[in-house]
Amino acid sequence: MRIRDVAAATGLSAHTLRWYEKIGLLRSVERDRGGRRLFTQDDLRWLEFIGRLREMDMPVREMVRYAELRERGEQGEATLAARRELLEVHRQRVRERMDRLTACLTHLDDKIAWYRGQEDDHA
Amino acid sequence: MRIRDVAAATGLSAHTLRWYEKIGLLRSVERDRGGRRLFTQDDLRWLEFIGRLREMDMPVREMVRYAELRERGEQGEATLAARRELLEVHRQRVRERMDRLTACLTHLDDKIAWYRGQEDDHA
DNA sequence: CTACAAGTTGGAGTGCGCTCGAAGTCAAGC
DNA sequence: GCTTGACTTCGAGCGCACTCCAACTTGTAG
Repeated sequence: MRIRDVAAATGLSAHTLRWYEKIGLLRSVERDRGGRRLFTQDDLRWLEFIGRLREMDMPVREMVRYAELRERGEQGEATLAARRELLEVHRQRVRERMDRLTACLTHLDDKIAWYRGQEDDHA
Repeated sequence: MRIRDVAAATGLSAHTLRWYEKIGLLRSVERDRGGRRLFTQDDLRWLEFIGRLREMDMPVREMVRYAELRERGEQGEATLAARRELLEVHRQRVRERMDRLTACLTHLDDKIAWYRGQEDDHA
């Protein structure tokens, strides 16, 4: 797949894909003889995975760290535990975030209900 | 209350509080004869309210919009519906966000479980 | 063969939400 | 009266995650 296909498939821009490679979030992508990037299905799966991490607000720095561990651990299980811990720490953060969001939503619902009451009074 | 008290009470920095006033997120705060800001309990309640909107990732621009409506509607109900709608639109966004987070968390849990399996295989 | 779209690089620019620094003012304690 | 420290204003700077630009090369279509 060429860069535009991956952009279409992931919703990321071609700019962003090149930038991801530059910062080490995407390991060196293969090229055709003209120097153009050729992405594999594996690259696409990885992009979907980090897309979810991003959706969960994992900082790019941390995703890069995960990517590095993955590279180093390619032919060994040396980094398995480290990678799992990285994910677990983030999972906990997301859960706390969701708890706070839930609490805020309750307040917001109350506020909206209050507004409805005000509007009814003046109806 | 002076600025440092409000900073301590809200967790915002004095810098941020001045900036909030500058951008219109906080209507002009009273001053003592030395020109120093004197915050009221109302100011504090407002800061807690917008703190929750921030926690829910409402853009500052939109909070400013809400603040403007509140100012204009001080002695009338002209802006009640507009303010409610603003909050409702945001509520919907937060709900969608939480749905996506929930879906991502499921994938993340699966991934973590996979890592545990790998580690057990090598134990 | 030419035109043109789509790719390449490196580096600069953007928008957001603060965050900080410089220079000056004010008031309470000694 | 003098020092100290919290305040004031204004504007610049920062970290993040892109986003865009300029200049150039490549490969396909007519």
